[in-house]
Amino acid sequence: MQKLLFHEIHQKSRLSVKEVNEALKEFDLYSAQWSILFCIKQFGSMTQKEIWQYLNVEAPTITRTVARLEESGWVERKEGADKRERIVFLSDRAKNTVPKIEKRILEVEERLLSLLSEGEQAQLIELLKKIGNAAEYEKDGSND
Amino acid sequence: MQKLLFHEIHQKSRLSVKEVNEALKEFDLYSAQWSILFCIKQFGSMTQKEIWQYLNVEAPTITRTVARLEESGWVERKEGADKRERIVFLSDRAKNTVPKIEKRILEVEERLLSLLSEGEQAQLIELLKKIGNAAEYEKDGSND
DNA sequence: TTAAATTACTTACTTAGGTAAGTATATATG
DNA sequence: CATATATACTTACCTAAGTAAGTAATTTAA
Repeated sequence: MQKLLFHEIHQKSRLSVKEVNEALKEFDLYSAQWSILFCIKQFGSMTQKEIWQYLNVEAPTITRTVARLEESGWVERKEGADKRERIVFLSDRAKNTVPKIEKRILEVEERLLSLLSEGEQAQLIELLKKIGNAAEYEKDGSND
Repeated sequence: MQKLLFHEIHQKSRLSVKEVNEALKEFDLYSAQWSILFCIKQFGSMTQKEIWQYLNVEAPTITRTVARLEESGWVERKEGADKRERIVFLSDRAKNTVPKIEKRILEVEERLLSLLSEGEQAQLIELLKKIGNAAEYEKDGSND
């Protein structure tokens, strides 16, 4: 029998992205763009590498999305001391608007999680974190 | 504070798709294609609507992926009694190969879940199922 | 029975993510 | 110092999934 677990994870992943996108419409943003803005808001300016490492996606994904955020005036980029690096930081407009967006997103998330207690949410995260970890050491022997 | 839960769900969703794609390489298939093959294998022939309802995606997604499966000879389509419908069923080749693929995918899934007991897996599914349900009735008053 | 509404599917376009390969800078090594 | 390797990012191309709008068949209703 096939595992229904991955089906369920996939479904909820799509559902949450859909709901977040809906909430972001009024700001002319998409979920992946927001995840980068949120990231930079937390850490201040970041290189693209720092962003994709934190979000755990591939570099080209960040190239694309940051480029779009730059075009639409949410972020700016400057050359790093290492000229290969591009340092990304929030525009003034973004600095003003991000807190509002954050509040809006939190509402969506709380609505989606309204059937789960704080304890259940914590438990859910812990269980999710266990997925895939054993696979790593079986594959290449490293366990960082 | 942002909810880390959705971040975690998103990560594991991507991870599982990635691992499944890796395992499907030898069959020249992708995860979304496999989910349709698996679906038809369980239910016999199905209309496209039945497929997208079961997988809970939009109709165009199924149009595209079934078309690709047809091109590569995994499924065939025939007109339904209702001429608008297109009934999808496995090719002979698919009928022979699907059990092998299923076994392969199950291995991947069990590897990913090797840190979770059966009980924890069941618990995880139950917790995931609670996500988004309350949102539904708040949005349109229905609760099916 | 004919016109309107609904349904099943398709087409076109968008975001999101992945891999593979390329470019330019930085670092390591002979 | 010159060359080789590694790193940061980009480009090109692929699958996945969503929305909006279109087509053709079926139902509903006047």
